Amino acid sequence: MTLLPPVSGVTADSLLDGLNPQQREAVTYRGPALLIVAGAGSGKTRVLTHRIAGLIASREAWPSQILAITFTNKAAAEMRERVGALLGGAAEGMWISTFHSACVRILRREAEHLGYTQSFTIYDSADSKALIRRIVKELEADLLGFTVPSVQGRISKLKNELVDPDEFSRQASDRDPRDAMFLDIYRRYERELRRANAFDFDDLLGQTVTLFRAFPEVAAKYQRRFRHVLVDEYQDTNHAQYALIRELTKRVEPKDVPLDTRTELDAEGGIEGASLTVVGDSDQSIYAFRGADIRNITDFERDFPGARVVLLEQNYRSTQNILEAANAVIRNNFDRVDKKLWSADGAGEKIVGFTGYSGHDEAQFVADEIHRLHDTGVAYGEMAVFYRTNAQTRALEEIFIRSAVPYRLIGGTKFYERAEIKDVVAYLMATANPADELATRRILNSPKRGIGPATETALWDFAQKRDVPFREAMRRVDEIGLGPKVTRAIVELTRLLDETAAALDPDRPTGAATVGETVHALVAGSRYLEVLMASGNPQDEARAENVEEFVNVAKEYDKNNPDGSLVEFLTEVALVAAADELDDESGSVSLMTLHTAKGLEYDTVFLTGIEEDLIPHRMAAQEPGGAAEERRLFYVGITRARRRLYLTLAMTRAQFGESAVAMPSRYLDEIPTELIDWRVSPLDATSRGGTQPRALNARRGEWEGRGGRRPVGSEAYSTAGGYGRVGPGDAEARPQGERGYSSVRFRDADAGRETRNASKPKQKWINEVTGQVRDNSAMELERGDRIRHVDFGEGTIRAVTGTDAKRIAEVDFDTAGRKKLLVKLAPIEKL
DNA sequence: GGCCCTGTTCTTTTT
DNA sequence: GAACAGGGCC
Repeated sequence: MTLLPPVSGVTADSLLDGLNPQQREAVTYRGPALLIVAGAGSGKTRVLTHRIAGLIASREAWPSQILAITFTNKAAAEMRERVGALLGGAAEGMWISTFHSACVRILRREAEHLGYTQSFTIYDSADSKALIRRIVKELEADLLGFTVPSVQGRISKLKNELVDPDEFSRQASDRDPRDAMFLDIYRRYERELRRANAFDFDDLLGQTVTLFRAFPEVAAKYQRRFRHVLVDEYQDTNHAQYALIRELTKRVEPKDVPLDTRTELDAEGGIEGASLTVVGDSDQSIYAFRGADIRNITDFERDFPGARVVLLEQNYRSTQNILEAANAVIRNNFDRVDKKLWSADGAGEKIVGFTGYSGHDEAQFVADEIHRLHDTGVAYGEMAVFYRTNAQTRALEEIFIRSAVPYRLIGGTKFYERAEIKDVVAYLMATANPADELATRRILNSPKRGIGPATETALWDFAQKRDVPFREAMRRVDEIGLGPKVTRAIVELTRLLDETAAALDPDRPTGAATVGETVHALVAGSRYLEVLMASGNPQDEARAENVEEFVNVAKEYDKNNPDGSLVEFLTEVALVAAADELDDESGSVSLMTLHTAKGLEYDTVFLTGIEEDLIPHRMAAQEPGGAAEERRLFYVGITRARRRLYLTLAMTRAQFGESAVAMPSRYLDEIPTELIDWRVSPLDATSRGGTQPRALNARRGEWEGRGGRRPVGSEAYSTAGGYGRVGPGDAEARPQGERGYSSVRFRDADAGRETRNASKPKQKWINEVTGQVRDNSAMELERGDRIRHVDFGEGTIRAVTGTDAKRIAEVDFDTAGRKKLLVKLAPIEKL
């Protein structure tokens, strides 16, 4: 244990400056268990960091006795930094990490107890899916109706509940052939993981619990070390995580106390359990679908008798209008402890509502507002766009690119999920962990070496017959009697992997190869990059770029972690979360799902796609408790906004390439009318008795009272066939938006007349914005030029900025208002 | 063994 | 409208 560095100037008192009474209580309370019920924006990170800093500043704890668990790596990094800032750099030795990272750290040290080596690999969900696919195929389980995702989901659920195959067989009916089959799959899956010296995501938690339960003396090591355990986002913990916390905070029995311990002993010679602090908000529990159990937080006081509960209700983030909307929505969830967020900051601006004709129309509105706000001084990085499903990004991205909105997608199809990256990672896994058969099989034929399924099966059969690992079968390929070409290919691959692995030996004369060198050796040695670059296919070129990017990531890792190892690098790669990609200084608008948004905050938030079947999502609405969870998700979205909140939706939404009618979300009804300033309300867009929720119907009078809202294009629109339920009545109620949003779409592009091709097939509408791929790079434009845009009609160039592919034209359209366009891609022509 | 075509299914959210 | 699996063909 290191000596505490001087804690200059920090006193327990100074850490309380600027905190409200509840926050102070949460920082200073000392006892075995503390639950901090922290409403959105109530300063819980501040409380947690001050609590940790206080423990250290007052010398109640060494940094190494602190274990703080957060939801994402980014949150962990932020907390570490903030504690460090409070203490002047004394955060060394603390464990601040995610559940998964903490478990990996423990498992690496203790792997032998579980029959693993410390270089085990971690299977992400794609990896375990691949493994399950193989098993389902081998057992022909699909004949019994098993699908890969269903099996994967079920196994994950069982693991989260700490139910292993043996336990499952006790619960299962022995008559049901489906249960028997599933048990077979589960058993085989577990066996394969073990053989591969690999853990899946759920194992990281579950196996750590198993380890602690099976080896109390091992558990005691950690129980003694961590005197203060703090858990953030406690409402989203699952059973395995709960069990882990319980294990970590258990009293150490006298028999497990080592003789040389310096920890204080209790009366019987044991060591009392660590003190536990959990922070959470049951209104923000949004991960039940992956096993999070809200009872962990609601039953906390029962689980930990004598626990103190502190409520943080004052919100320091949002305006009162935003909070009122949030409160009004969440109030509809029954069986919750009533909690009301309040702010001392004043009402603020109204929430802005907008209904577009289509998802593209909605996206255009968002893009225009982003530009408008940016012009008034709001930084792009202070704005975020949220959506329920990743599929919604398509329309947003298309419009954002065309409108020259600088944006960043958070999550979605992640870099590390790309096939080419997974391939390179598989090379690394096979190098670091030769037992990893799945990784080895993955790279067997990529790049193509003429090793097909037949050869793979031959290798596998050989391995089975001789009872040797797959990799050994590869080394002995000449004994199998395959064709000379195939044999040579396998010999070469095996040599590459073995030689690269040998270079990792630290006792090598030149020292162990770095991660960057290892990646380079594999990518070059396998000719993976070379083959991609030579293919001439533009998609392959993009893949090659990704691989090069990955090589750079590895080099960067070397620079930042001089003592890092390949195994540690792989761990980091496996455990990156969507939110970790966030870069505060990127200067772009962030796009992400509502789930990813948890724990973040922005000056301006756009909540898009606020429609039935999207939020609440069609799939979720069926599940027990699903509707309530969806409402919490919506609540989380609202409470991310500091000053400005937009709620947007569309009348029609593209799904499966088809356009479908969308209805306003029921949650919109739950927000008091006076809080929302509808630029275009759903009522304007869709009224025709009976199809929309009643409350929106009831608001109708308000709109009818206003003048100047005659619809444009109603005639043409009304004759349009094939639009599902969007019929004449809908069009009649459709106004011309005050600023011309959406209505432009109903006009003829050149004249603004109401003749827009009503009789054309609906494809025409959908493709209008998305369809054209063009390149206007050569178009010369300057101030004063007149142009015509497919959607916005004619306009005058106001300014042109940027160069080449990033040239942006600011245009005053005659009817559609001012817009920014990316010249290269905009559907425009010069007049 | 590899390529290309077709049909199918899919979309809820993620460590 | 894409990604993927399966089948047919070279």
